[in-house]
Amino acid sequence: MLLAERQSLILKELNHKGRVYAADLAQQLGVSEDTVRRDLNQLGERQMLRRVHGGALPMQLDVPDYADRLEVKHPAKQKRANAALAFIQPRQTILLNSGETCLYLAKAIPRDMPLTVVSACPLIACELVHHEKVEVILLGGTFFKPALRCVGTAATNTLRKMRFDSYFTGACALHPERGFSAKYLEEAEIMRVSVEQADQTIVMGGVDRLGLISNHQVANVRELDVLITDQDADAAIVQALQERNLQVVQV
Amino acid sequence: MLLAERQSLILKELNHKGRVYAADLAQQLGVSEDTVRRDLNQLGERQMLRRVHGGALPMQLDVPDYADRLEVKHPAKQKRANAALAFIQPRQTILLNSGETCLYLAKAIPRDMPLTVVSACPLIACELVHHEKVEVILLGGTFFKPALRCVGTAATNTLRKMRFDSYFTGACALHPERGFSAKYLEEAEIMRVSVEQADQTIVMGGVDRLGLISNHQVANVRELDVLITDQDADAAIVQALQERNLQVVQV
DNA sequence: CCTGTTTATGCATGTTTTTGCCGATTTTAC
DNA sequence: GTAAAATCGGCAAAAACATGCATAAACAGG
Repeated sequence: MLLAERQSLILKELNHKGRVYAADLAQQLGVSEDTVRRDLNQLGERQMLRRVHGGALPMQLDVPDYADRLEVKHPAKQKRANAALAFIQPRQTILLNSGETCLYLAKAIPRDMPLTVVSACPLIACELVHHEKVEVILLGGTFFKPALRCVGTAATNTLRKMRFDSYFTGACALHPERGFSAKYLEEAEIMRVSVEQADQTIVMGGVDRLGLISNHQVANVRELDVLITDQDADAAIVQALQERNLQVVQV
Repeated sequence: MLLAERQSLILKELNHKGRVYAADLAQQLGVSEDTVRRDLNQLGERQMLRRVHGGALPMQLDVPDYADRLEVKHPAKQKRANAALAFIQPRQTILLNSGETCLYLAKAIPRDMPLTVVSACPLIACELVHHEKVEVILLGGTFFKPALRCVGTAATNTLRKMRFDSYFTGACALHPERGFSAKYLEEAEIMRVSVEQADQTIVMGGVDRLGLISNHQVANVRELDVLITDQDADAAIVQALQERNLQVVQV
């Protein structure tokens, strides 16, 4: 094994695991610990990694774990996100809306699942940094802070040029007759296009969002495909939605 | 588990929960309480947290100045970022590269300064969420994880349609004769356009980046305007850069 | 092809760092 | 005031480390 090749492997391992131990590397690479240490020191000098006692850590600044602090707060959202995972197949191209539930979904994606994820939410991009197999495409534009996402013609125009296997979104408001609606005009605009460009739309929303109507219409129920909601959702509403051809999953 | 890694986790936990107990941490991290105490004491000495009997609290609790709250993992980068602030005037439109120093700069922007910030780095967008007066425009495209930024034609095309008062960037490598260069091709591409579209380019880089040459040329020294570096930068290199019309600020 | 030089590697040496434990001391809570 | 918890200091074992040295391979240049 060549020196450069070995150092390359070390960096790869580091990138993959987020940390490497000198002793482990020595065994894995079939060289002495001294050699590994020399490699690590060299890579450290070249700013390719952060050398620490016992091994090395990545150079790159650690991405703050925005979703972690929410974890305990909303187990229900977590549950719905996990259920949504079932609608993702390897190698698909999916579109993720912004919002807490979508953030949970991004976080829940298995680290070894090859996937293309498109989103207008920078938080989701940050969350997917450590998913090696996930290619992330970020929709740019004006950063609309109330929804933590990009909006505007730049984003919608890019969207119109793409097709998605699935569009995942949280539910601002979902009403059997008045359909799916959102709070902000800017957001509704881009969500409308999102629904159009995706083969199927999967809405994740708690019982508190069902039967609601918000400011701006996004789509009617027949344009949606799946709703993931709680066990204790109002049976009448669920039935009304099912009659409009919406598959309802209760977790 | 590496020491640095463990301390990092402690800080993260502290950040999320707002307080940590030595006993809990010991159990959580699978080390003895003595080790945790040593970690806490070290982090305390490094001003990363406030050590108290039984555990630790975040630094900012009795530091009213909100700006002091950032983790100062790299005081030198922080210093350079603060110096760069002097080159920003209210109501300007500035372009921020990705990288840790730029992240510090974004954080250091006064909360009441009206500004338009453009960046291809989602982290920077996230950091600016709470800057009410700052309008953020995110450049979309393929998310290039090694540099934590978006790259590709989408981003460069958007860039070409804009003008900026200033472009701020960290220094991968700056050499008097060979100019400013970057590690990745994708990154160099977009940085080149960035320099072109901005009235002035301000480079922030430690002494360890001066005199280096990296893989992909971005600009020659005469295309740059300001370098912010350390006091102990190599005098010969500094002079060579100044002779090429680069204003050098040493902090 | 031969020879001197550089480079990469492993080993032996002694040193430093990290860590857990123990007993003594301080702080906290009741 | 007392008991429990937390802390401090020192100590020792294990791990990680730096250093010098020897060997072998790769290289350069006649």
